[in-house]
Amino acid sequence: MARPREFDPEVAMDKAMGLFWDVGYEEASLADLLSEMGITKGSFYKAFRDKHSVYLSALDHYNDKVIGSTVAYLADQNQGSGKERILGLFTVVADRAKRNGNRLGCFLCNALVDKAAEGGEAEKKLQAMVRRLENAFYKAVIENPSVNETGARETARGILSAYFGLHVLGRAGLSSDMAEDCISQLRLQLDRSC
Amino acid sequence: MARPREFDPEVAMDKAMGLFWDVGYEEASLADLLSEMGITKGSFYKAFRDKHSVYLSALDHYNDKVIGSTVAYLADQNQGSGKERILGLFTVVADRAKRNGNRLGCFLCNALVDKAAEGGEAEKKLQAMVRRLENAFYKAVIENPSVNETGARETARGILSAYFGLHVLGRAGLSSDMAEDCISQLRLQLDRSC
DNA sequence: AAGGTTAGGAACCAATCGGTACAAAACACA
DNA sequence: TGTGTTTTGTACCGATTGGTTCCTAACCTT
Repeated sequence: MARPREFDPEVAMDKAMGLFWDVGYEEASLADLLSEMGITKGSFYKAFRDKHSVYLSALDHYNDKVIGSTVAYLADQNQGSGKERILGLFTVVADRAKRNGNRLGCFLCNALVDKAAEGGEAEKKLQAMVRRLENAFYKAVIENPSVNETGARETARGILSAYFGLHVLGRAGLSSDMAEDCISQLRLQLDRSC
Repeated sequence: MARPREFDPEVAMDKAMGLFWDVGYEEASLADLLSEMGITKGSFYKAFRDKHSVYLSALDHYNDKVIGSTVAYLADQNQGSGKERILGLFTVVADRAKRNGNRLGCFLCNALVDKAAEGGEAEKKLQAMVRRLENAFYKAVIENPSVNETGARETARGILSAYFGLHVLGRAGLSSDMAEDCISQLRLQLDRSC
């Protein structure tokens, strides 16, 4: 029995995530957020606590949507062997980076580098996401019965660092040159260890 | 025939670089810069044009000092084979990250992710630094007569992405767990391809 | 010692920052 | 059709942003 809100908080959060992803925490001013989310200040502070809490929610949002579907893809046995899925993921990342000069990179990777996280709740969220990715790689690697646990852990972490590295290069605008070679190297590495 | 300046521009620039490295461009306020550099506003604007030009100079400073010594190390044949030098560099990076929770990461990597660069002069500087690193890895790889040019280029780029990835993990505070495994994986990769 | 020249420091600037207060508007329910 | 409740938009807030002005302090040269 009151006025209904005129915007969908879910899509607003999606827009907020997009902006934080693109420009980081500090560089996303409140005015930018508002125009991106398509709402005004009043609605913003009615619906959310403050800028920082929206940032935290955006991290959760990213974890749900993007990391979630990434992990699901890595776990999907219909997509070929564990090795093939890992390489497939990297190919998708590389293609996305090459397409019309996409410079977004990976929100997780960008946020790890962004200083806005350090020490607080955001840092815990980020580390949890990294662990989640690590475990997804681990499970894909250990599907191969010829690798043991510690070898798979090592491999998963090697893949993780290559994954972030590829995203940094994408962010730098160098993916079109380098991505293919990075993937070729990853393939060699996986042929060796899984 | 005038009053001499009371600070050393070189060390002031070093301090400025340290702050930009630590917190990025936007998050380094002018007040922070001044207190870090140990000078006041008047001296700052007498000696430098503005904040952004100091950022550009800090990138050059990093290129001269840090990238320079890194490249020199990779080229120093007194430090063992090319492969050994590459692994040595990674070990140094990992040790530095583990030492008392160092979360600086790599200024180049941080700045690539930072949006402050895009489109302008900073971006060109950053890409040039990436190329410089890539070539340093390339030269270290191709020392081994059993690898050909395209293979060495591939390998160098794979190493580059692993290098940035390791720095991202260091920045995330996860180096102590993961760095060793990343290096083990890199060793496997280098055993295979150089 | 005097004059010329530059560095240093504080006062000040408009613009923007994130955030609050409050009145008008839009709905649900009676 | 009121009435109560929530959203929305705007005006406003103090604090901080990067940057300028300008006076004084300090030094070199003669």
